Amino acid sequence: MRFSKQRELIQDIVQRTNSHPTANWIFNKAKKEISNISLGTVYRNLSQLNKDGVINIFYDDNIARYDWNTVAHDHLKCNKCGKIIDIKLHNRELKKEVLKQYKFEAENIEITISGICENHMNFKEK
Amino acid sequence: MRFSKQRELIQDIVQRTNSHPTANWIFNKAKKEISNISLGTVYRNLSQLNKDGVINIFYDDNIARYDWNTVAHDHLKCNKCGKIIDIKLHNRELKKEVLKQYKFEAENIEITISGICENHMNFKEK
DNA sequence: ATTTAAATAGTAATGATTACTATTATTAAC
DNA sequence: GTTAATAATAGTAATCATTACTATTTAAAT
Ligand SMILES: [Mn+2]
Ligand SMILES: [Mn+2]
Ligand SMILES: [Zn+2]
Ligand SMILES: [Zn+2]
Repeated sequence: MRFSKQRELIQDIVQRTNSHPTANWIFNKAKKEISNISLGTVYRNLSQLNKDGVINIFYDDNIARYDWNTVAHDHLKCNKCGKIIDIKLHNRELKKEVLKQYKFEAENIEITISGICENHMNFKEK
Repeated sequence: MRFSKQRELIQDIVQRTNSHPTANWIFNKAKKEISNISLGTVYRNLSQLNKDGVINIFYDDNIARYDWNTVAHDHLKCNKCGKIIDIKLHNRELKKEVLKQYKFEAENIEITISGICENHMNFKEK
């Protein structure tokens, strides 16, 4: 894989945010640096970076989101503001459990918890 | 909401399978009974049945799947044959944990574990 | 500097889902 | 049973995210 300034920029943009951005968000950011960058280029490089293990992809409802954090982790999704927060749950036991109970060889565990984040709590609850 | 034979059929189709079908799969099944049923009708009724709590929707990668099982549960997804299996994990503690650790009021927990189902294991592993 | 092919920009195509609209069918009132 | 009101439908068009295509550009090896 040879160098391209487009791919470098796209990787930078993903790695500089915690917002779990969509392809379109990344595209708009990228246009500020390379005004004629193509959306196809963004998608192609995001897939490529994912294949190379540089970034992660997951799906929020029916749209793809990109994550610089390649270490296994889980997500909290706020139903009010849409924010997606990284969390680490202790699910070391889960793989063993599903192997034992369901004879299923787990490779990837994806946990998304939706609800209401602390920004929307009133004083009483705080 | 008034009666329609289309909605009744759609609900029946979802409730008679464990396959977590897509809208298109349901549409094709429905056409065998009502040959001129419209795909829009299928989508509209699936949304409606979901709003009324009769069925559940979740997203497998970027496409919607419908589930007769409205009780909270989790899924195993086989990367070889695509089968999606219902499981029940004991995550009663999770809501408390995220409230305590992250001040996040959990409403819905979605766990999908991908890997290899028992159909693909060889004799040694069995 | 020349050559080779990977990567790109721009655009077209696809697939899932939603929106629109004239027509049909359910249901309640008479 | 007939009528009236309007929810639901079929058929079609539009939208949105993503992928495919292709002529041109560009990285980088010789
Ligand atoms: Mn994350
Ligand atoms: Mn299920
Ligand atoms: Zn929030
Ligand atoms: Zn399988």
